[in-house]
Amino acid sequence: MLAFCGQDKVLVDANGRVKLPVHVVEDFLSDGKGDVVFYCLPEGALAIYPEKVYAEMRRRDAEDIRKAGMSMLKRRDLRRFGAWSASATITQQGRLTLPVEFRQPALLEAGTEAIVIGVEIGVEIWNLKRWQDELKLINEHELDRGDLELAQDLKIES
Amino acid sequence: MLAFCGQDKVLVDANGRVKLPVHVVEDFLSDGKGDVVFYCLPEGALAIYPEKVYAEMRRRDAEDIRKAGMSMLKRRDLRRFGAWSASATITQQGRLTLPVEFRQPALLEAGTEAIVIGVEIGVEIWNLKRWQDELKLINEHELDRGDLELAQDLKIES
DNA sequence: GAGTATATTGGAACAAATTGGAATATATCA
DNA sequence: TGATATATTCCAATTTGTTCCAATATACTC
Repeated sequence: MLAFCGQDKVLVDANGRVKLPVHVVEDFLSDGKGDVVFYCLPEGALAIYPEKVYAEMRRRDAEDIRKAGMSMLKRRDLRRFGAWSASATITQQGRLTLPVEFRQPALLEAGTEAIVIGVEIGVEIWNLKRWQDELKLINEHELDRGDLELAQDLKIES
Repeated sequence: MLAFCGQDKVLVDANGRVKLPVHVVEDFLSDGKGDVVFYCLPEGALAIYPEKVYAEMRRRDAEDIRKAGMSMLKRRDLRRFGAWSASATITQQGRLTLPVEFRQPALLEAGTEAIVIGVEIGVEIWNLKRWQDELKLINEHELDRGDLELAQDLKIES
């Protein structure tokens, strides 16, 4: 069965909690014990990955630690991911409390309408309005690419 | 569980002490006995690493020692880290007294609002205002990178 | 060197926020 | 139409944060 897909509208409750769709909870539970990592994306949404997936994404070695002492760029990388990540566990009722510090940047304050988007390796929670804009951006970009492909198809005949 | 992450507002109390968030204290205790090293960063914040992490960051071999005699640059490197570091232990109540000599450079005088930033290998304490500037810088850079990626996706069709 | 004053530290008590669960309401399917 | 599953609301218990105070240690003065 296909994991981490679909779009499901949800509500951020008065305490900043979200009840995840059943199929999403199942996907997280099949890959661990429901331990997840939030990562607040620069595009203004909240990604949720299984812990294993995030660990792979951020794997580092001793060399990285040594670099952190010498390089400000390296420190900023650690800082960005550290600051915008947090771990949590899905409750038995399938709920997740959104980290307080991520609610404003992701436009996911208590009481707002949101949407859970499957992204194959995890899910993202978007403010509903912002999601519609993102969707438009993605579609327009794809159409541009389509035009480009057609144009190139006419050019490269040499 | 993900270590050293998140952003937590704290207050530097009248005696220059900071109460660390519970999850941060746990991270430090799981990696030793709460022995930490302060390192006052050139970007104007106070880094706190587990002793082990700092030891790895500053690991020296015989070659380094020999260089110290020959190179002024090398001596300056040693000098910088020596002068701007200090060790401490987290108290049973999860508090840390900030070294007096680092308070001014890090803008963390008694009574100021601060924020504890997880940086994956440890944490950093920032003056709240200064952190907001740093955050803006990091985010804007990321957004620029995103735009660049989209633009390149339309160009490099070859 | 003794006494006083100041600084520093640890602890306790109170207040606030968070969390989990239960109960009720709503929807869905047979 | 009834039974099951899902969604929402509300409340109580626990945890966490903050402030205040007391005790100890340090420094300074006489």
